[in-house]
Amino acid sequence: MPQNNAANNIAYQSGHDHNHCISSAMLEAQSVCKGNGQRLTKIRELVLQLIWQSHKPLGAYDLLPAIAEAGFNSAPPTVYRALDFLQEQGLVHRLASLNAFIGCSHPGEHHNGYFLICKDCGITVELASEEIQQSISRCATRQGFAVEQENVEILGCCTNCVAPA
Amino acid sequence: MPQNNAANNIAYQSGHDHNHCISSAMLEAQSVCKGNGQRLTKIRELVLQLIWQSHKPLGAYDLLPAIAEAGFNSAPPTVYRALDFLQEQGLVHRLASLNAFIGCSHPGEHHNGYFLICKDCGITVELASEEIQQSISRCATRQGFAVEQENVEILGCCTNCVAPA
DNA sequence: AATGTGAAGTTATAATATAACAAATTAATT
DNA sequence: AATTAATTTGTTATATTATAACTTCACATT
Repeated sequence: MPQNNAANNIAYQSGHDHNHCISSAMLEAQSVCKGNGQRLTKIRELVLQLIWQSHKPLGAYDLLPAIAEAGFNSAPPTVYRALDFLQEQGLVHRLASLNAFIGCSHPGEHHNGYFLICKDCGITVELASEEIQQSISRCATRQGFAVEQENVEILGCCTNCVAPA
Repeated sequence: MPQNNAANNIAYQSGHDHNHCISSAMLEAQSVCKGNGQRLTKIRELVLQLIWQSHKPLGAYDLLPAIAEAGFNSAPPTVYRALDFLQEQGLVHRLASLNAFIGCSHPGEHHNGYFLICKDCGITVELASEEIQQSISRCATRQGFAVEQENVEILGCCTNCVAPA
């Protein structure tokens, strides 16, 4: 019986082992922070865990109740600070079209995240497509434009919601 | 002396004739609305004109003072209603990463807008790249994902700001 | 003119995000 | 260990963006 992991088993596939996603994300976070000489404090760790509850993007304010329950201050700056930190470390992405946040599926790697957001179930998958990257790069270069940050959020219907089992 | 027009002379080129942009955008708007059986009222027309002041995305609240000066009610719903209408008609795009709005460069055509946003001067160019469209489409299809709406906002540095004259 | 529909006016408030400063914790230095 | 410096968190207040809900108005058709 093959072991599931994030690389070979994306969010909306049936055998998806989400516990593995969470634990590997938390481990990676430790290592990324250590590598960057940054501290993954309790609050930051908690916020990352909350974000990784699912593959559905969550709003900052959605996290506040759980932060309060864990005994921390739950005013907005608490969560925004943690989210800002996690974004700087490349552990979390913000989806501008949703005002929401999602765990990064391949932190550490230098990459652009392209997102497929299912409008029905909310599950969002991050791609790291060379093909998209290159087509954007070519179009930009043609205009003399130097790309610094790519924001690609594709809304639609995931395979499960297109053709429910 | 060749005549400038929106098609052959994009926003950050030196000979850019912006008056032409504005007048052609307003004419197109009339025709699009007529075609859709919709009314381009005074406020809607004004908001579209304000949006077309420049090729820099503007926030909804940036428009309110001018709306007030023109003698209209300038509470937020006024501008949001007009912007919603203009988006529905395909005359204006919202840039989620900026919470801002920009005139559509090729209304009428059925297209996806991909945006190059200069972080220095703010000038934003809309592309309708087949190449980007196809690479997104291929990646999505590979995941069984049915694309409905594409949100591609590329932040960087335009040709003028990369190498100022 | 009466009626119905869509648009605009108006008030209030929701949702998202940040500023600014104080207190506490951690790390580095003595 | 005590002192200092730096970072993190707590706290209050407020900015920014956007929408809900209801009223009034304009105008299009009957």
